Amino acid sequence: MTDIFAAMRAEVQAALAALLPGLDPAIAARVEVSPTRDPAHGDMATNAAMVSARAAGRKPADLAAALATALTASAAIAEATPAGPGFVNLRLRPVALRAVLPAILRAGIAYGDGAAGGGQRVNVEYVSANPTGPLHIGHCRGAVVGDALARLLAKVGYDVTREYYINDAGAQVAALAWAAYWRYLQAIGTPLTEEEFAAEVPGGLQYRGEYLIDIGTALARAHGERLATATKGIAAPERWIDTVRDHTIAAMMAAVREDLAALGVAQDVFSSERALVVSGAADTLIERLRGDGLIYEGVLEPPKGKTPDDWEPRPQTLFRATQFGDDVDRPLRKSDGSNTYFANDIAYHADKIDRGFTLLIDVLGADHGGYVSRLRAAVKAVSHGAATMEAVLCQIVHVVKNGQPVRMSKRAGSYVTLRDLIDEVGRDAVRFTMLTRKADAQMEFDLDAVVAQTRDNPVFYVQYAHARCRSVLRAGAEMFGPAATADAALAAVPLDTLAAEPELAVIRRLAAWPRTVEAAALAREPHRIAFFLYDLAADFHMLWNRGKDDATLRFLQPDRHADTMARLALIAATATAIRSGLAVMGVDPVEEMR
RNA sequence: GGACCCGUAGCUCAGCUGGAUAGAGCGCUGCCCUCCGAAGGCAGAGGUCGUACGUUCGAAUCGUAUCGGGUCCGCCA
Repeated sequence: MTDIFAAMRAEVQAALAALLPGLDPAIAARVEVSPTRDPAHGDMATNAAMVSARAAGRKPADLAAALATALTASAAIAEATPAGPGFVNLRLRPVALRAVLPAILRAGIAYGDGAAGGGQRVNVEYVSANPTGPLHIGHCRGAVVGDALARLLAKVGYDVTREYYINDAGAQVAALAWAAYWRYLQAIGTPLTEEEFAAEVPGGLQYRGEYLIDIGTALARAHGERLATATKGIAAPERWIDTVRDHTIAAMMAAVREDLAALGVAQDVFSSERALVVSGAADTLIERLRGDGLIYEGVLEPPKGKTPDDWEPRPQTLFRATQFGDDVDRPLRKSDGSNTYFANDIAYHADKIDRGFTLLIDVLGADHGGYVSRLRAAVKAVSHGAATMEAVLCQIVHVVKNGQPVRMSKRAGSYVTLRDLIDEVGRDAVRFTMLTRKADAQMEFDLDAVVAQTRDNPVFYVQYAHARCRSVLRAGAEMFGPAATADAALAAVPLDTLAAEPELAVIRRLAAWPRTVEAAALAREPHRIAFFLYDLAADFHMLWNRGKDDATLRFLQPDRHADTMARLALIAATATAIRSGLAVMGVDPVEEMR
């Protein structure tokens, strides 16, 4: 048991059960053992007396007193005192508290792993950008949040699959094919001007970015002039559109994967919307829902207070989303007879359910917030309640440089691609910074601040703590030899000299890591990991700084071997916990600051 | 008109799913380096947690209402 909070909770529950034999298990389950806010209150506190007082018909304070007396008998507890409205504060025997250090050193980076996920199969879908252009900074947040969430869920025992849904079936992909075709015609030397070409494109020429030039060149190399007319003009679309579209999507997805790889993100599965349509899976699913009586032809009311100009009532194929908690029934067919995005997305989520996932987590942009309720309804309907769908919404990121906002326009220059961002500040800084805000809170990404070497930059502050740990361990290895300072050796070292308050503060923080991981995973909030690491780093730097005022608190004391080894164990455990946390964030720890 | 998200210190944000005197960084004020651990450190001021009711032993946290900001609202994805 490496989670001493869980261990103490079990002891409290046992003591409570002995005190109140008939206690409802549901109440016992509400017992918590949590860190105290104030060290003066001890190491931990439990609410056991307060949650069970009513059912027991006793006053919380009396029950707390009785519980405190009972807990005093525990081998791990030095002192148990009733406090406040019915808390029982626990001060652990230093031996019990320090025991987390060897536990960490033995567990290594696996420290904090848990079983709360119970092996449940969960699919985390994230990024899922249109393959119509390079990934930009908006996609970046979803990529980092999704990836970190997947790692976090895996750490607490979920069976996680990471997935990317390629939106390659809609009108935008047709527009992309036309745009690539334009670059192809240019590559073979068409006499057409861009305006002349654009005039012939249904819906106009939409994607004018330079990133399609290479694709046009590649098409020309592979197909010569066969995709154009004899005069290098626009051929009938059926002669080229499949070829151009497929080539372009493949090329864009290759670029997307490269960008993701540069960010350290690698999904396990890439699913194609187009494949669902082509295979007929989408239509089959719609018919299945129709068989369940969940589809009908009907007319929707226009949204109140905001009627579109071109609104006219029209019968549509509708899914009975309102039966599953949505506000309005949702259309599945466009007026041209093709499926709406939602229709295909139902089929896609049904496919995930068929593949055995019982928890579907979609990491979406906040502009998709209005889409969540219909999707959740669809998942409920398709799985007959066996699967649940959750959404993690990522709010917009504003990029700031030199105090000035960087505009997000697809037109020249000011478009911030994911690659630009990584090149500018580095992969680890991007990832860490993206996790320093709750996903559903807006974020300002200050390009200058994330590379600043100051305390208010958590990336630096946490890495600096790890580098300092490693530096001390290197010096320790010089002094005592590498064998003596290896984790396995330090795990066996006597620790009773670790008694100074700043040392205990670090130990208490380290002890809280498993419960922090579990809570973050259950709340689907990977940003909590970043905040934990910042707090741990702060505790560690404080300990380091004590050495400046009081030389006896410096880590390496050549003439006091036992003290030094104990401190090295503390430092090695700290470094391990930092690495454990950074691993969840997908950030590489550094050995030294440069 | 409706749905979802957000309102916490001057600023940027945490707050462990209902717990004790609401925290951190920046900024501000005052101290602390001849050198050996100052890319800093210590201390302090600063908040009726948007507002009002309610739920209960107890609310920043849950509910209702309301104000303010954001996102979205049939054939975009």
